[in-house]
Amino acid sequence: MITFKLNTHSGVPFYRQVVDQIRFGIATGELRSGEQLPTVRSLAVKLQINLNTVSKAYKELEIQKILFTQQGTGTFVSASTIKIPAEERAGKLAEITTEFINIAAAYGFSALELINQLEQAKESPHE
Amino acid sequence: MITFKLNTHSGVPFYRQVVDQIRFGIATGELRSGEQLPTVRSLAVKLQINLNTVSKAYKELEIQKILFTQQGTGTFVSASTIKIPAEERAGKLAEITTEFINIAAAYGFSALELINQLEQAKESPHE
DNA sequence: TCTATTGTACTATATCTATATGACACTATA
DNA sequence: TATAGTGTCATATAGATATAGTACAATAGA
Repeated sequence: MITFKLNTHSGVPFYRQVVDQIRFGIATGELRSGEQLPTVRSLAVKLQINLNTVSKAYKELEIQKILFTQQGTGTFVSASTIKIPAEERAGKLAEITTEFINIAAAYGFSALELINQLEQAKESPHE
Repeated sequence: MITFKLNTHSGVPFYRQVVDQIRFGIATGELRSGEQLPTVRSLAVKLQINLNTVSKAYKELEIQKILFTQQGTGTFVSASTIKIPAEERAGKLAEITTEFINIAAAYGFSALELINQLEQAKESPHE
């Protein structure tokens, strides 16, 4: 199971962030075929968003055959494999990194400081 | 002067992309204090968006003291940098870095990938 | 069967984003 | 002074996004 996380300042719609994270999760193997996703209600509570927003994300992925649902039971990862294009993956990485740099720059942090902090976090990953 | 470019598929509002690119440009030194930005009309034409959308981006940055305008003349990069109390600085760095790691993890990016991306952005800060 | 849990559907409302227009104020320059 | 170029402001319109609330349908399990 993946850990969902919303960026509330990026301007990217919540439902789209959920869609992307599920797609990336499947692509990286964190989400496996047949695995059940959080219920729309539980994920909505966890992310502090509306039930309908989660439902919209799940529905979009269901249309794409990436997820399937059994009403009354839950939503699951489909058997079909999905592949994230390398460009899309690189673009997403660049996008969130740029966001990070911008926020950091507003506080006067240099890229070098960010890298050092990341190195540190990498070695002792106890958030 | 930086080269503006909009991603029309990312879901990120146009005005926010403009804001980010200006802030990023200042952070990397591509935009210097006192430098004039494109006029709202010329940038609107170039990006094929509305004049008001550019104006909204500029106004937001002006509120943040990152830009200043002289009506009738143009919009310029301000000299002021945002200052954070020293005692909060280290904590803030850890905070935004953790947030960055968490969001990146939701997309399946490793710390190493983030560091590499940052190194890249540091060396070639153009786009 | 009964109950809880699941996803689904619908209406209503609010906010944000973006566009299209038009008008106005300020500045630099010919 | 006259004009062009600058930013600003206001109105109207449209669509996307998100929430709130309610109700319903299907499923699993006691």
